[in-house]
Amino acid sequence: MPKPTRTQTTGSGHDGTLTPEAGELVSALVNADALAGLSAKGLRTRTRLLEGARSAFEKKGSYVETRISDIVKESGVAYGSFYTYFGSKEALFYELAVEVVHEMYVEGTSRYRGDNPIERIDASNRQFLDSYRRHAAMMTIIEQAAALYPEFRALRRRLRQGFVDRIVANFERLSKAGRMDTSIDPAIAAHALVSMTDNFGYLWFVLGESFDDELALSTLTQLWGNSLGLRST
Amino acid sequence: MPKPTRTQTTGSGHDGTLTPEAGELVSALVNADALAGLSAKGLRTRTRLLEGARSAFEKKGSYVETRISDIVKESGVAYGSFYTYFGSKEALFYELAVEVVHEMYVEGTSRYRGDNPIERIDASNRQFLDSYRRHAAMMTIIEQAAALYPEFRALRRRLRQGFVDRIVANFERLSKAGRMDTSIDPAIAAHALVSMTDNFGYLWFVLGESFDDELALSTLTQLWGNSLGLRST
Amino acid sequence: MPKPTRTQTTGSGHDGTLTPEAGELVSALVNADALAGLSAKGLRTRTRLLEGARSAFEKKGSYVETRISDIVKESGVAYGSFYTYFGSKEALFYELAVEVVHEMYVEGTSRYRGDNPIERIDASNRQFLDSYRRHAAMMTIIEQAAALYPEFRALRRRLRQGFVDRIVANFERLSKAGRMDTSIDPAIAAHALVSMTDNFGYLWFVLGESFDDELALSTLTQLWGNSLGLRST
Amino acid sequence: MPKPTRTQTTGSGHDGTLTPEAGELVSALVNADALAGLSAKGLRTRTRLLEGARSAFEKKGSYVETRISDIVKESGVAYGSFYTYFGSKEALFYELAVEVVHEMYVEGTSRYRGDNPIERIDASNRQFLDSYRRHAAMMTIIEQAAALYPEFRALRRRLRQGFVDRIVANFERLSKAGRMDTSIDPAIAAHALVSMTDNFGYLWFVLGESFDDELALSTLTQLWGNSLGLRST
DNA sequence: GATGAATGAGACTTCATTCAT
DNA sequence: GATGAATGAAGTCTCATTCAT
Repeated sequence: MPKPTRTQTTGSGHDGTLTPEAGELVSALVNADALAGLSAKGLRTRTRLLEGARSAFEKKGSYVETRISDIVKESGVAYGSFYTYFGSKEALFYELAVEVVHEMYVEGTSRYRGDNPIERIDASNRQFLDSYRRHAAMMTIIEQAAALYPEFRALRRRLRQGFVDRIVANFERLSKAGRMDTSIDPAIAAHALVSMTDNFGYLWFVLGESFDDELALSTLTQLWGNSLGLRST
Repeated sequence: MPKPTRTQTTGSGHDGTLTPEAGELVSALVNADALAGLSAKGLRTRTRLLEGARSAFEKKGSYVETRISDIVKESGVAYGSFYTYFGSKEALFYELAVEVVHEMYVEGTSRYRGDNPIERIDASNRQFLDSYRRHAAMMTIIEQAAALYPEFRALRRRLRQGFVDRIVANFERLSKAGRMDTSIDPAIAAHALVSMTDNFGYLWFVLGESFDDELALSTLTQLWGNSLGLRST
Repeated sequence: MPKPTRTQTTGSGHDGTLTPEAGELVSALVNADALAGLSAKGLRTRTRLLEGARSAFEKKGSYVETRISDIVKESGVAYGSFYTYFGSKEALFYELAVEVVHEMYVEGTSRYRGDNPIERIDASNRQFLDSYRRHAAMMTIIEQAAALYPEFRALRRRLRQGFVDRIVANFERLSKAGRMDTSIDPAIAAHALVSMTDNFGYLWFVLGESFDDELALSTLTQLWGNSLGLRST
Repeated sequence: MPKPTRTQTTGSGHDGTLTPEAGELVSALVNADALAGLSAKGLRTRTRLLEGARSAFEKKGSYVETRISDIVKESGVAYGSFYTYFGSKEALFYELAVEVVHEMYVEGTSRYRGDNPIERIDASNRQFLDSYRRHAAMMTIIEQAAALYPEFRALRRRLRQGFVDRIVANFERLSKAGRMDTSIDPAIAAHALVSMTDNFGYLWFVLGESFDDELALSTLTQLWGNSLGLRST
């Protein structure tokens, strides 16, 4: 019965262009209210709890098996202090998950600024999977929480949607320009290809299937490119 | 700390052809030992427990929140009888999960017998996603268990591997015959495309994203076909 | 937040005469349902818990300060067994309180069968206060619970009402017969005099004010008799 | 384990006459020491805490469920400041209870100055019950505290004793003058009749039994008068 | 083999009290 | 003297597992 007690405001102010302020959507999910009216000391303790929690979750490798006692031990604060800042493990984790996925979102957004769509995809995938690798421990936990609780499932969908929207916009632009297979539905293709990359990351870094780095990345780029019938020119 | 107490023998005796006896791989995972020496009455109770568990899991919609008490209530057997047949919730669920994934494996295996690879893929995807839809409730639970426990993660990987192996074999054959893009690594492509279809099913039927049936299916087929550069001839 | 989880059926089948089956009203409050479908073993454990609780409450002398751990220790059962039979401390205590007040009700009902109203009152008061003295420890706890929680307040009122109703009926009969001061309102007088006797018992046996037995009893009888202007003939 | 940390001196300096300085007894219970050496600012904070506590107790309607956090919130002072002025919730409440009962004591003392004992009783009862009605919320809490803790039980007895003593003195005077039934023990009668009035107030204003104002009051006066065999002349 | 009561470890949460600023 | 964050002891309740019948 997870009840993240802190409310979140749904962010929707994103422009759909190819170069959005990357964090826009996600940052809207971070709860500024929770931090308002907190003394410097309070803020420090709160931060220690978040950091301690992250470390505790990663050590245990399991959302359900990480106890609040593990978190406070790792944070070096008293048991009671946990409840000064968070109503429950879920509430804290929600914030942590938003933070991590926010980082991945930002890091997984291509910094490529050229006109070659294949290079853009290649850059994005590399960044995204590199980020996945670095956040593998937390992603394991996030997948757990998402599998377990509707609230986290919703969060995950909302964050995924941010990615997908940008990609759809891109596909539509390419389609209109005749630079990709116009018979392909941009929305479904975007969802499917995000599924592919996302789940490949899960397979690779969470389930532990081993791949040759370079081969895996270049193959993914090929698959994206081919599947869309991309034309550089 | 889940400890499936029944041992499993790793199944790998599969022939790599395109038309294996579908259940072969999976059936090797089913613990025949557990059933040996069971009276007819005992077997019946055991079966009732498995069926009751399935129904209990689906009702609760959550692996962790389904209690053993829910399972025995749903099964109509005594609390204590549970431990006569299963060492723990994990042990029972393991068996159930194998059973369900086995069904999906069988159902997701193309019955197409022609020579057109695109039609083969189309048929497989349709069958797989149709099966996913029907098993959505259990798949939700299986994803939970997989997210939570290494044992189930391993199971999931092993089952997935069965799919992938067949697909790799197929890709290699097509590649040798020059009927697909030879520059694509068959193993990675197989993994990636299975990730795509699998995760798309999760998105669609577990996360609840809505798609137009026909459009989704045909787009997936297109993406597979394009990405591999399939040539019908 | 007391939530007696066992439901009680309100008893109302009492005939208002002067010689009712004394326990009728109260016994209707005892929850027969809770005992239905209990094995002999279960019933024994349940009884041990009730007895252990009674003893624990009396030892601690305080409702709030008696912990569930005290109760199970005193009962000689495991902690978890408490929750097999009672949803909370409140639920158990509710039953216990009904039981005790039932005993007091039965014991406080005059067995006097003559026609002299003063002797009847005298007999009732003696029995009631004697019963109060013997149940002083539990009455202390019951007063606590009544002071603390609306549920117990309601219970106390309902039980008190049983007394009052019988007395009112008696007063009305005496009034019609011209054997008491007809200018006195029977209902208010009954309430007031029950208040007097009840609270005198509290003062005497709970607060610990000391009185000479015989003098106290005879004075109370005098006060009742005088106040109502009773005439023996 | 309530431990009112402030010491109290037992007040008993009352003269036994019929017109004592009403507050004398009670005022002796107020801890003057606690106020000594308090700055004007400190005194103000202390007062705010007492007022806030009163309001918090009345809002919650329960002694145990009113937290110190509720009190300081209601008072508008900092959490820590509570302990600058009071050693515990019990200590503060003790003072508050003394104050309230003092008010009721003063208000419940007849201002009647004539010679008619029935009119005197009538006036007293009216004033007392009127006062009870107005203080019902706090009386609920005081009864709770009294039921729970020996310290408050003792306080309650001491305050009650003040009433009773005056009434006993009065009864003795009337008895000597042959204006009431001389066979009645004045002390026990005083206790019993105070019990009646006190508990009737509890029944009426705390338990919520409803009575017609005028009928209730006049009946009580009748019961007092009759029971004592009062003669106006 | 079936039954369901008994067990108790362990998780969560509250809140009076302390203490550094 | 005021502030409010920090503390941790103590209590409640759950539920997987055991065991006597």
